[in-house]
Amino acid sequence: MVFMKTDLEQNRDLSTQIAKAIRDAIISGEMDVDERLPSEAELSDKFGVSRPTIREALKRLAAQNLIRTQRGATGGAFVRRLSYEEAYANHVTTSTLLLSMNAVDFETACEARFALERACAPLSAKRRTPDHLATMRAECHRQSQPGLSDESFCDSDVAFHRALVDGAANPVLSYQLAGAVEAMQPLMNMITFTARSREKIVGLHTRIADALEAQDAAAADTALSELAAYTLALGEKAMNARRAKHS
Amino acid sequence: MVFMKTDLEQNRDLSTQIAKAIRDAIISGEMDVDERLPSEAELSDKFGVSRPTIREALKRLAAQNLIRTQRGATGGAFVRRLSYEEAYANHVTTSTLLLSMNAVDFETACEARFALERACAPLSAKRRTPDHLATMRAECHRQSQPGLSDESFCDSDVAFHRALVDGAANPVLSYQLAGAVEAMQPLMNMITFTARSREKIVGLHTRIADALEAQDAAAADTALSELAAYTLALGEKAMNARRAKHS
DNA sequence: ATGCGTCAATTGTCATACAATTGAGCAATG
DNA sequence: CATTGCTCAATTGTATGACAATTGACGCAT
Repeated sequence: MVFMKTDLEQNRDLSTQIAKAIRDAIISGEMDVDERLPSEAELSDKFGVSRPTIREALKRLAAQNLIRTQRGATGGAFVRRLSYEEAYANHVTTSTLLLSMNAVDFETACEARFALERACAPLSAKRRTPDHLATMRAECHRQSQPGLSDESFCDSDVAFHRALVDGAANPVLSYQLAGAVEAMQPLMNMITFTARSREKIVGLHTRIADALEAQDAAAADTALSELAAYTLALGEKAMNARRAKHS
Repeated sequence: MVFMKTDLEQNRDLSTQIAKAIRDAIISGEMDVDERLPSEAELSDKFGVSRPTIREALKRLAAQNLIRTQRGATGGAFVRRLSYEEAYANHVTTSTLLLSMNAVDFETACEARFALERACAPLSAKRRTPDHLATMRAECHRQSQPGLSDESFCDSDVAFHRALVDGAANPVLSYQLAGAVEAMQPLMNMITFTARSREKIVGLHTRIADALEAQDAAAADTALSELAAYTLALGEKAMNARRAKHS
C-alpha cells in the first residue's frame, strides 16, 4: 500500500489532507476490509508529520466509521466494513440535522416520506413475511392503548413504518428510507394527537397491514395515500397552531 | 451552554465521549448555528483533559461537518449549518462504500433505485420546470452521440435521472435519492453498452421526458418501469458474463 | 502439554512549546 | 478627520517527548 505524498493538496490542514489520502486509499479498494494500516509512528514517518497530526487524521476516519482502532501488541487501525446498521444510524442523524438546521417545513418532509414509502409498498406486498405482519399488528395494537403518550405513539408509528419498509426485503431501500422516516420524527412530535386522530391513523395502519397481508398492492397504496393526506392535514394544523401561539 | 461531565459514559475513549457530549449539545439545539464553541483551552479545562484530546474530539465533529474551525484572534470552532450539498456529498460516498463493501448485487440496487425514482415521477410530472426538461433533453442528445465512452454514457445517465428527481422540487426527496442513484454508478459502469442497448435506453429516456413534459404521470411510470426492467436485464447479463470470465 | 508471567508493540493521554493566522486596536500620516 | 499601516494578543495548527493502558506473543516453569 502506498500513500503518495504528492497526493496531498496544498492550502488545507495537514490532518485534513492526510485523512483524505487514506480515505481515498480505502475507497478506491486499494485496501481490503480488516486490513491493518501502518502504525501511527510509521504513518507519521511516511507523511513527514508528527504523531498527533496523524492521530487527528485517523480520528476523522474513525468518525466516519471507515476504520476501527485497537490497542495492544497486535493493535492498530483496521479498515472497517461499513455495516448497514452503522450507515443507517449515520444517515438518520445526518438527515435529522439537515431537516432541523434548514427549517424544512412539514409539508416537504411529509411529501418526501410518503412518496418513498409508497414506492416500496408494492414490493412489501409481494415479499412481507409473517414477522413483518406481526410487527405491524403489534404496533397497531400498541397505538390503540389509551394512556399512550404522544411521543410513544410516534415511536410506534416509526416502528410500524419500518416494518412496512423492511417488508420489501431490500436492504438498500430500507437504508435509504430510514433517513426519511426517522428524520421526520421531531416534526411529527410537534403534533398533538387527539383520540379521534389516533383512531383514524390506527384504522389506516390496519388497512395497510390488511392490504399487505392480502398482497394487495393497490389497496396498500390507496391507504398509504390517505394516510399521507391525513398526516399532512394534521401537521398543517399543528404548525398553524404553533405559529398563532408564537405571534 | 453547559457540557455536563456526568454525561460522559465510561468504557470508551475520552475523545469519543467528549465528541459525543458536544455533538449532543449541538443536535439538541442547545447551540445555534454559527455560535462559537469555547476555545480548546477552555474546553480542556472544562472537561479536565488535555488539549490534544479535545482536538481529537473536535476533529471527529469536523469530519461530520458539524463544526468548522477558524484560526486567528476571533477564531475558534463554530457550529456549522449543514447544507444540502454537504449532506448530499456525504450521503453519496457513504452509500457507495456501503454498496461496494457489502457486495450488494445489481438486482437489489437496481430495484431500490427505480422504486425510488418511480416514487418521485408523479411529483416531477406536476412540477418540472422548463429547465429540468431542457436538461433531460440535452442529456438524451448527448447519449445519442456515437463516439461516447461507456463511462460518459453513465455520467449522462446519472445527470438525466438527477434532473428527473430534482423536477419533483422537493429537496428532501432529492437528497434521499442522491445516494441511490449515484451510488449505483460503479455497478452501472460494469455494463458494456452496445449501440442497440443505448438506442433503447435513449428511446425510453425520451419517452420519460415526453411524459413529464405532457405532465402525464402514468406514461412516465410505464416508461420508467420498462427502463427498470431493461436495465436489470442488462445488468444481469453483464454480471453473468463477469462470472463466466472469472471461473 | 499446559498454564503463567513477562515483554514488546501499539494506541490513548498528557504537558509544553512554538509556528501560523487573523482580527482588533492603536498610532502615524495625508 | 479619515485612512493606512503596524503591532499585538488570541486562537488554532503542529511538533516533541513522555508516560499510561492494553493486549497478544513468547518463553519458562510445572
